[in-house]
Order: sequence, then structure tokens, then C-alpha cells
Amino acid sequence: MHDMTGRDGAGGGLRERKKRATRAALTEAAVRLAAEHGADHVTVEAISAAAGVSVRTFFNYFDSRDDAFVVIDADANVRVRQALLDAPAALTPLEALREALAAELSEAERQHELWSLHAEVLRAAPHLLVRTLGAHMADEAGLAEVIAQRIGSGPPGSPAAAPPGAETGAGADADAGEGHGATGLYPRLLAAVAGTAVRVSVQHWCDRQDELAFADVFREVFALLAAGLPAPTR
Amino acid sequence: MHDMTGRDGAGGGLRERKKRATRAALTEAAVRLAAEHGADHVTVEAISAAAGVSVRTFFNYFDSRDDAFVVIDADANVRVRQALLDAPAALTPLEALREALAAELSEAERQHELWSLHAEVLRAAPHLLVRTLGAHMADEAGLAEVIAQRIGSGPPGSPAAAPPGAETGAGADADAGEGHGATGLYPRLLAAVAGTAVRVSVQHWCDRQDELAFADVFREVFALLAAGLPAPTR
DNA sequence: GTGCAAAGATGCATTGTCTGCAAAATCCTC
DNA sequence: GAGGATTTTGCAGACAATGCATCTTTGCAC
Repeated sequence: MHDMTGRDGAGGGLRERKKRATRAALTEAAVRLAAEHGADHVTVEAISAAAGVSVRTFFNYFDSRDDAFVVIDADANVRVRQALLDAPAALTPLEALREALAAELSEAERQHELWSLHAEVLRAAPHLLVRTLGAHMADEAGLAEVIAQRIGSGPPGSPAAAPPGAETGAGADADAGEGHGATGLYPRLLAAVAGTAVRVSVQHWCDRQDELAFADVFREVFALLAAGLPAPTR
Repeated sequence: MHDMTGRDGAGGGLRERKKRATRAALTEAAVRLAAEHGADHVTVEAISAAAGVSVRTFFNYFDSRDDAFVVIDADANVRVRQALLDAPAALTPLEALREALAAELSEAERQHELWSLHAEVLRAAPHLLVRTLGAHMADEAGLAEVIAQRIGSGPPGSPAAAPPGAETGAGADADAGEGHGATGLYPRLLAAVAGTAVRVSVQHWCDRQDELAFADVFREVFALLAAGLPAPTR
């Protein structure tokens, strides 16, 4: 049993694993301390001590103190990209994205406690919430690339590739490959909108957590997007 | 001629005007210095000196040094909200939003030089770009409220309110007023997506500034959204 | 396993960021 | 223009962040 590069992205040698562990320890310590004492009131010294490293080492992993509170799982976007590449070719880009994100989100349920604490911290510190939101957008560029790749290598008229009901086009002269808005408008927009969809779903669900199932909110958001954000009927 | 609260939000007494002026002076000084010397390498002391106030005063206006680089025009979102309230009732929510944002964006052309410098600064400092993106999202809550208000007070079956071709519904059981996803899913999503649309438009236009007119990119983005982000034809 | 090179961790010194607090200056109301 | 409210400012002090030199650990070859 060689262990190999199993799940959880535990690839590489001892060095990489240790780095991963240290980073995880630091973020976890940061979030737990912040949840208990409030995000400010938590010094870098305290975080470092809790994670068992020196203060100087903390700054080898994060550019600033706040960065320790911002991103919980640095590899999540990598997994989403992979999931998107592995998605069945029959799905539309929007559908494929929806599925990839849904898979990752249900994966996040495993670390439910830490995510809850994180949410709590961000609720109490709007300042950090803003930074978190911004950080998530930084991943978009990579996601857009994968989308472009998926579209580019997609079968022009393959058998199962044409989902029923999608007349292709629908009014906008959308161009993906080499049209006039060519390199990247559509992939970029799709990546950005998908990120937005996740964020809005989470926000809305957090507000009324008792009443709604997350999956339902998530599906409704994507349904609204696919329908072109029609004016609601009352 | 009492002057009143004229354009540019120049309302209130001497105090408010001075505060506005000081804040503007600080952000402008910050951006200009950053464009010249690089964002880091610009100390709070330098910014304060350039704006003619003390260091301590700087921190009365901004919570952190970086905040001075993040938001150039703090009133922009207020103007957008007003424009949305003033928009003709015949427009769909998405259309009304498009028009309101387009108006504000062309307004920003007046300060073109400062915006260019700002863009330059952000390009050189990804760190600040992330914060800027996050900050813009903080405005969404207010925008969503106005959208909800607009929808809520909209005429159920007014004469010109029904745009041809929009069958209302299109598959998703979208509810705005009091359905199951009631208070706020749709307005929130719309506000968020609109912000995303602006951002993507700007990004894409910046990349290929020579070839494309911004207005065209902007229109295409909204067309794609209204069409439900259809899979592009090649 | 011994040795070597690369990468990481640590301590220290230094500079800059940011927060109370109290005094002085400025603006608004009457 | 007197009184009250708000803003600006300086100062002291705690904390954040970076560069540099050093020491430890890991990866790799023999």
C-alpha cells in the first residue's frame, strides 16, 4: 500500500504535506480563536502559538494577519476545475458548472463545524467578509480558462451533445471560439456569474436557514439564471 | 438661489462639504502617489502630507492604509440606486438595472484620468484589486433593497409593463413578493449579477481596449444574461 | 548512511500601521 | 457671539510586517 496521491489532495513528499499541515493548522487556529474572542483581539502571536510555529513563520504563509481568516480551503477551486473537466459533455456549460459546484459544496459539509465557525467570524467582522468575497473572485480567472477549454474542445455536432429544448442562440449573438468578442467574454462571464450564484445562495440560505434546504436555493438560483432572470410574476 | 443639494451630491453645510473634500483629497493623493511609486512604498504619512492633513486624521477617514486605494467614488452606488428608482416602469428589472449602470459608467468617464490611474495601481497590486472587488460587493445589499422595492410597487398588469416576447416564467417558479424563496432571493441575485456584469465588462474591455467599445461589451454581457447564458455556437 | 544542495523555520532589529486619549480648533444653533 | 457638538491633531503605546543572517529539515545522489 503505497498510499499514493489519495483523496484530499495529499500528494507529494514530506515537505509538501508538512506545508499543507502547517497552513491548515494556522487557518484553523485563527478561525477558532477568532470565533471565541472576536477577530480583532486575536494577535498573530496567539495564532502562531496555537499552531505551534513562530510568528515569523506565520508571515511565511500569509501576507497579512487577516489573510489567515479569509480562505479556509485553498484547494477547493482546484477540485472544482477538475470536476468541470470531468463533467459529461452532454451538459451545457451552465449545467456542468452547477454540478461541479454542487459537488464541492456538499463536500464542504464534511468540515461543517469549521465552516460554521468561519461564517460566525465573518458575520461579526464585515471587514473580513469583504476580503473573503474578493478573494473568491480571484479564482475566477482559472475557472474561466477551464470553461473556455471545455467549450473549445466540445463536439460541434456530437450525438448526445445537443440537449433537447436548447435551440442554441436564443437571441444574443454569443460567440465563444473566435467571434468578435472572442477570447474570453463568455467563459469569463460564466465563471463570474457562477461564483456569484454560489455566494448569493449561501447568503440567502444563511438568512433563513431554518426554513430552506440549501440544495433547493441553489437549484432555484441556477434556474433563474438559465431563464435569463425574468421579471418575477406576483 | 439657495444652491440647495445640487448635482454631485454637494449638499449640506460647510462641515459636510469639507469632509467630502478631505476624503476626496486623501483618495486622490493616495492613488496618484501609488501610480507613481507603487502602492506599497507609499506611506500613510506621505498621503496625509499630500492631502494637507495629519496622519491621525487619515485614520479618521479610513480604517486601514489600503482602504484609501480601494474606493474612488464612495457615492456612486447612491446615484445608481436613485437612477433605478427613477427608471421608467415599463422596463424589466434587468433592463432598468442595465440603464442605471450604463448612466453611471458614462458619468465616470468625466474623471477618466483618475480612474485610469486607479486601474494602473490595481493592476500592479493584485492584493488591492481583490479588496476593491470585495468592497464593490458590499454595496449589493442596498441595491437589492431598491430592486425589491421597485418590484414590489410595480403594477401587476399595467398597460406598457409587459414587454413583448417575455412570457413571464420561462420554467423557473420564480417568486418575488411572498413566494417560498420570498424575501429577497430574486432581488439579491439580480443585484449581485448586475455587479458581476459590470466587473466582467470592465475587465474584458481593459484587456482589449484597442479593439472594442465599452458600450458594446456592456450590451453584449447583458444580452447574454437575458438569454440565460446559452451555450455558445461555434 | 554520508554528504550536499535546496527549502523551510526561526530570531532579531527595524520600520510602518493603527488605536485610545485628551487638548485645541472649527463649525452650527440660537 | 455664547454654548454645544464635531473634527482635527499630537502623543504614547501595542501590534503588524519585512529584511537579513542563521540554523534545521528534507530531498537526492552516491
